[in-house]
Formats: sequence, structure tokens, C-alpha cells
Amino acid sequence: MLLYDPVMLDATSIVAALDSAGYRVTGPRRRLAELVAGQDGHFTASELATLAKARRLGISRATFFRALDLLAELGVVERIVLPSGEHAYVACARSHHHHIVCSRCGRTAEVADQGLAEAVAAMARDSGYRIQTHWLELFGLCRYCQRRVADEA
Amino acid sequence: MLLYDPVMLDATSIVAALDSAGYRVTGPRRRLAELVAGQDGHFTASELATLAKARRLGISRATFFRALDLLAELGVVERIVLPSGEHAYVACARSHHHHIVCSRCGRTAEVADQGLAEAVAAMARDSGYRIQTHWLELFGLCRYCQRRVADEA
DNA sequence: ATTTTTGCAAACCTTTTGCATGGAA
DNA sequence: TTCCATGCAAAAGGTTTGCAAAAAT
Repeated sequence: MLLYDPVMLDATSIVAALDSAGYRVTGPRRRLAELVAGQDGHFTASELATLAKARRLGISRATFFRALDLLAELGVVERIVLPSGEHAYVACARSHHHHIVCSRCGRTAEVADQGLAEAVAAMARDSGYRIQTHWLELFGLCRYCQRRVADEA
Repeated sequence: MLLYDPVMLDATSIVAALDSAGYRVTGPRRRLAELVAGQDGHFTASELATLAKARRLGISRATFFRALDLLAELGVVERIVLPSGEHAYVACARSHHHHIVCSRCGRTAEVADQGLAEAVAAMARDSGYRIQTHWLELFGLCRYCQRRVADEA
């Protein structure tokens, strides 16, 4: 049993989110939704574009950038920034949360607050800054990769 | 009195860090060190290059990227990633710490742990991931900008 | 019929790299 | 004299944008 499964998002609900927000449901967006639904780690617009090209899905590169931006605005996916500076997206639940990204396979898990909110509040108090947003990213090895790394040794 | 002043780094100690690590002390690196010493918020290689060009310091763009990379390896500055994906650097103290970046003026402050380590440990425990590194960035308004924003209203 | 989306290609930016030259040790 | 560092320019990504054509409502 996995405590923290990657959040799975089905294509239907992605399309529904677009539709109910008044955006048009188009062929490319449907196919893109399926591609996104098939991802279980983080992914970049670029990566999906490459994948789509290989599968001859007929979705242009620009569409990925535009659509993923849109999905991020709608809160369907969350945009994170990798240490390299690339923009990546992960499927996300509605509430505030943070991600752990596996540095080996890219799998992500979400984690609960665990006292972070208080720590951030304390930092705000001490620094005199009025915090607008905070942003915690954890990088590490997921269970599977820990095992694989151990096997290799 | 400011509790958390931006860390000021003087040019001399930057040069000393290079020297003692066995790297050559060159003209461009000296001038770059002064430029870095003059920054009090975060800055990108690109920004410094533009600045240097305006001041006719004769330091090429590539040198900024190479030298700042080096300084980050030496621990003289820390590399952060802005939400836009750009790589930025901030002067930093040696111990583990986190930054608050002012979203209006770019001023940074460093903050103490405040229970973050325990929170991260708890997240590791719950998720089953073996955490390799974590990375907290806070964005908000510094004291000065809070006041200025209030004045404008 | 109207308005949004798309695709294409070009433009943009930041960052990286190859290679010959120049400078530090 | 021996390498390391620099400058230049080109390359390499990733991301954005203008515009005409296509598709959705």
C-alpha cells in the first residue's frame, strides 16, 4: 500500500475543467488531456511535445505551452520550477500542499504540512517580511529508486 | 535596527576565496567581485553582464556565467531559481539557511530554521522518500516595500 | 457569423560551449 | 613556459509571439 500515490488525473476531468471555465474543447486539448493523464511524475511542456510528436498526435509545440499554462491557471496542474530552471507541471489536488520529486525517476508525491506553516509564520515574524507565498520543494529518492540504487551497489 | 540584513560580501573576500581554492585571480574576476559585492538582493548572471556593459568594465557575458557558477561551487554565493526559471544568485553565509526574497525590490534576507528541519524529517518519514535536499523559498514584501505599498494606497 | 484555438515559424532569452588568444603563476 | 581564463561568436535549449487558417460555439 502506498501512502502517497502520485495524484492521478483523468482526461475527462481535465476536459471538464476547461469546458466549465468557458474554454473551448478542441481536438488538440482532448489529446493533450490524455497525455497529461498518463503522466505520473512531473513533466514539462517540451517533454510532452516531444512525446506527442513521436506518437504523431498532431499537437503543436506551442499548444502545449499555451494549454499547460491555462491548466495551471485553472488549478488542474501546478507549475513548479526544477533546479535546472525548467518549468514543470504536476497534477495537483486543490488544497495547499507540497511536493517531493524523485531525483531519479521524477515520480512525485504530495506531503502534508507537518508543521511547515508554523515555521513559515515564525520566519515571517523574525524577518519582518510579509510573506505572500512560500514554496517548498523536496528532492530525494522514492521507495522504488531507493531499492534500485541499493540493488546496483 | 534590522534583524536580518542582506548579507554583505566584500570584494576582497570573494577574491580571497578564489585564490585560496587555487583559482587564478584575474582582472575580470576582480571586477566581477566588486560588482557582486555591490549587490544586496538577488541577481542573475545576465543582469550583472548588462550592468558591466553599461559601465564598460570589459567583462564578457560568458565570464559571468562561468565565474558565478564557480563562486556557487565555492559556497560564496548561493544559486536559487526564480519562479520565472531564471538562475539567480545571492550572497550567502556558510551554514544551512533559507531565503526570503522581496517580490517588489528583490532584497533578500536569511532566516533561521524555525522548526523546518523537523517538518522535513516528518515529510520524509510519511512519504517513504529518502530526502536528498530540500529547498524553501519565501516570497513577500520586505519592511521597506510594505511601507511604500501602504503609502501608495 | 463570430470568436477562440491552432499551427507554423520566427523571435526571444538565458545559458552553454568550442576554440584561438591572452594573461597568471 | 605552462596552463588556466577570457572573449567572441555560434549553438543550444526552452519559451513566447504574430499572424493567417481552421475549428468550435
